[in-house]
Amino acid sequence: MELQMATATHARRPSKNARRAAILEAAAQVFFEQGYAATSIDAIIERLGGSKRTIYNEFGSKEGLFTALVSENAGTALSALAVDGLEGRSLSEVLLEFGRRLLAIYMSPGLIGVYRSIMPEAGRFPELAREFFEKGPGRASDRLAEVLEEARDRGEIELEDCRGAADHFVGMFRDNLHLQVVLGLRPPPSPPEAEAAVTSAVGIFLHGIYGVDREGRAKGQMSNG
Amino acid sequence: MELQMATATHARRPSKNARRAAILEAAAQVFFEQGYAATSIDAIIERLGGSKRTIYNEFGSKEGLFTALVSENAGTALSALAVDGLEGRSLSEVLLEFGRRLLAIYMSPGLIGVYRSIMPEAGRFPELAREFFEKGPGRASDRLAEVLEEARDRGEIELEDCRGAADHFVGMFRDNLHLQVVLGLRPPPSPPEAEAAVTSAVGIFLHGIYGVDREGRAKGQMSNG
DNA sequence: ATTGACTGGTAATGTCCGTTACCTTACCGA
DNA sequence: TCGGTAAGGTAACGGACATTACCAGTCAAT
Repeated sequence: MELQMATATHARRPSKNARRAAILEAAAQVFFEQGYAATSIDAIIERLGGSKRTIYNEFGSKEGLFTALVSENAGTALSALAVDGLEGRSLSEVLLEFGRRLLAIYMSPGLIGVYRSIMPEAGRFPELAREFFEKGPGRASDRLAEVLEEARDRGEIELEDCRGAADHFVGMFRDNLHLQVVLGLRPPPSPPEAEAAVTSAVGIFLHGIYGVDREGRAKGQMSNG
Repeated sequence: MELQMATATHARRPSKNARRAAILEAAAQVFFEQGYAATSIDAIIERLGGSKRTIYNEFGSKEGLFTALVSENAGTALSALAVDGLEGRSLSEVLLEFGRRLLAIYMSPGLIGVYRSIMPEAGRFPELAREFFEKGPGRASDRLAEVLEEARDRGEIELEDCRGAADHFVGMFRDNLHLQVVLGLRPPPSPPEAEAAVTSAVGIFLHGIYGVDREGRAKGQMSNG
């Protein structure tokens, strides 16, 4: 029972990794829609086909499945936040690009789902909550704080608490628009709506509402209702 | 069965309204801690004493109890956001005071609990989610948008999208600090921490990070970890 | 004090769900 | 082709839970 599969993947039935991915996708649909506690393994099987045995063989338990799901989704979201190749550009450009990616991540079904489903379970899975935070929103703040510190080192800004400012910036993307999407009260923003939200947030973050018109960025925004 | 209690409250056993309040308080502890789906009526009775019959007589069902609980908590949070008596002051003062109240509300156990417990149930109780949003975060944005529009009318600022800016402002108070508290990763901020967060957010909102030092507001902040 | 009604407690009911035991089937190497 | 192994499927088990019947205690008016 040890070296048959060591040579290659062998592609048993549906390849093992594909099976795992299929389980995770079906689990995401149900967990993110219903929440952890209200989700039954049967409901996942209903969407997936097959047998409960498959899930228990792969993940061991409902907890294990949920943990793997959240962990994976938080990890993939993180990957889009790398700001490589942006260091040479102006702070304004970097923030705009960072904001675009941040908003896209926050509005993605995966992170919306994690957001919805992890909140009431944070007490039950403290380590998972910490992992989600540190891989996701916390890492975003960290990366942005570095960007701000570099800008400060270049003399572009004079900001003492770069970490605090970074926190406020990422918070601007968890505004009421985001909350409405999380609560299912409205669909995710269209691309122009998203771009307007990013432009507005970056404008305020850089210049404040006293100076936001200097850049002319507030022009041409659409109403976000 | 119709006119005995019409003459006065009669103070039957523990007064009827006190009973209802006691149920809601015990329900809040359990629902907000465990989430709706994972909460059993038995768990509430364990903290409350008495019998399940009492709860079913008063609220009819688990759904009814949860609905009443969320509705009540969203409503009480709203009451602290009235900005009466602030209209005469400067925009900076108004925003600081508004921010203090907003942060206090967002960090209160009641709203933290509602926040945690309503998210995965938004699909199950769409009307409740809408009521929560409109009574809470939505109303906060509305009130602030009015304040900004008045400031614009006075010529203090030139801001086209007051509603969007207000959304960004309230978003700054749902930053990573707030998320960490919601996830149980850290305790609510101490009064000085809260004041520092408010001061920082208002400074950025008014002047941006380019101009935040003009007011000297970024000085003396504490590190927020 | 007594009656009558309502509140509170006990326990049952029917359902749902996580998990596992056991059987069947498909794949792998020879 | 054949045997062995592991995966997939079926169905059962044990527990939890929302809800309700039914019983007992208690208060108010007479």
